[in-house]
Amino acid sequence: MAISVRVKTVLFSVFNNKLHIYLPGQRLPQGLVAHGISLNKLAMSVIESVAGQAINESYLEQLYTFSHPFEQMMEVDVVYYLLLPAEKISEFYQESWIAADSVSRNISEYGIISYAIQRLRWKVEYTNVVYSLLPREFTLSELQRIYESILGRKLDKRNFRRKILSLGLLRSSGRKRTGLKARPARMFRFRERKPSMVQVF
Amino acid sequence: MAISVRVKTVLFSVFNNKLHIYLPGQRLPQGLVAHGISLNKLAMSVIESVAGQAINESYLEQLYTFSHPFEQMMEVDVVYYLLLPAEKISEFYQESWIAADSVSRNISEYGIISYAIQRLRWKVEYTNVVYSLLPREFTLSELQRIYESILGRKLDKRNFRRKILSLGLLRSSGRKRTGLKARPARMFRFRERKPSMVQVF
DNA sequence: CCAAAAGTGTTGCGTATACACCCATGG
DNA sequence: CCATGGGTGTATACGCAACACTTTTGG
Repeated sequence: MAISVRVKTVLFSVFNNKLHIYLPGQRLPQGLVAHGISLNKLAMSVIESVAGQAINESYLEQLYTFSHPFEQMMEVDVVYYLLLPAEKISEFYQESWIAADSVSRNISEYGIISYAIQRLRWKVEYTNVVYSLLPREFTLSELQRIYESILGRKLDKRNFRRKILSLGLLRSSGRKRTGLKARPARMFRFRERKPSMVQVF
Repeated sequence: MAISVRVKTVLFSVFNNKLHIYLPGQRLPQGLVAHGISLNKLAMSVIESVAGQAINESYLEQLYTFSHPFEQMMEVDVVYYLLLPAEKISEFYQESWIAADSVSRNISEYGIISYAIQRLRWKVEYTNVVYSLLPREFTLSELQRIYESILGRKLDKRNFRRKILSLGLLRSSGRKRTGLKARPARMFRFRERKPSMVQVF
């Protein structure tokens, strides 16, 4: 009885004001399940091998398990998604990061990808996991742009700031972002870089 | 390379004003994955074989996939949960239905069960899937008791009714529930017995 | 001085919550 | 006539959405 179990990973990052997905050769990175290593660990190791570096504090979530029941070969795919801050992806082949809104509808994993995007949207609306798309310090506008990129809609600046600050997830770092041809922005950090439930929107 | 893939099912039902789980022999019903049958189909067939009847219109959801990475044998469990109306469970061994709040903390699948309960709570708060815990026709009080049993808290009768009716999910059947030593209650049906997103609470 | 982005309050509206009494029936 | 559960309205608090101008910096 031949059953092959794979782990597939959907890697998300936000840069250039767009949500991107890592799709080298139009495929999701994957790995074959073997003995002695859990699904979660395998997912992390698939990701670290394509990233070429250790990944910490990035939010990893199991998305869904799909099956392809053929006559002589049962295939099971356990799919994960992971959020990476843009700073970490310098090492990746840049051309393999595809904007989420321009992933070809023809690739076989398109269904998985759409579902992953949907789940990501939900997740950022009721948890703090966006922290794992951002560097340690960031401005409120940068944070707002991350939300806008994921949710696919504009947010009101004043309402956004009031809401985010009222949640008490952030603390001011004291520093300012200077060097731009504009008024310097105050910088913030997440108090905790651990997942927790929060109603953001 | 020996990998065994199982499907496990958490069966939920609400009766006697309590959420119950089907645990014959303190175990979740399960089945072994083989060729030619998808995970979802296998989950349904496990359920139908313990139920001894065909199950329609019951809400089935994939919960999570767990792995047990031993040295010489990799085990993968794909867990589902299903909602059954109390009327359907007459055929089951009644004593195997355990109240959710009195499942022993010592059984090996306790973690899975707690997680399933948590996911069920979430689900009923933002979808209409409770329909699959109820018979075709029911009174508003019966519906309210279902919610109270799952959420584990009392709800205000007037607010509950206003909210539920405002969602437009129900239509009055015209009939009344008589025979009780009390004022007859109007009976309702769900307009659609299909899952859809609705913010209930 | 001009362009660019940061920063800041108020108002209206709709939804959630809290709360208590009368009604219809069966026994 | 009494016990049981069905059925109903209002007032308040709160959160969300809409909306425009001033400030600080770099060039």
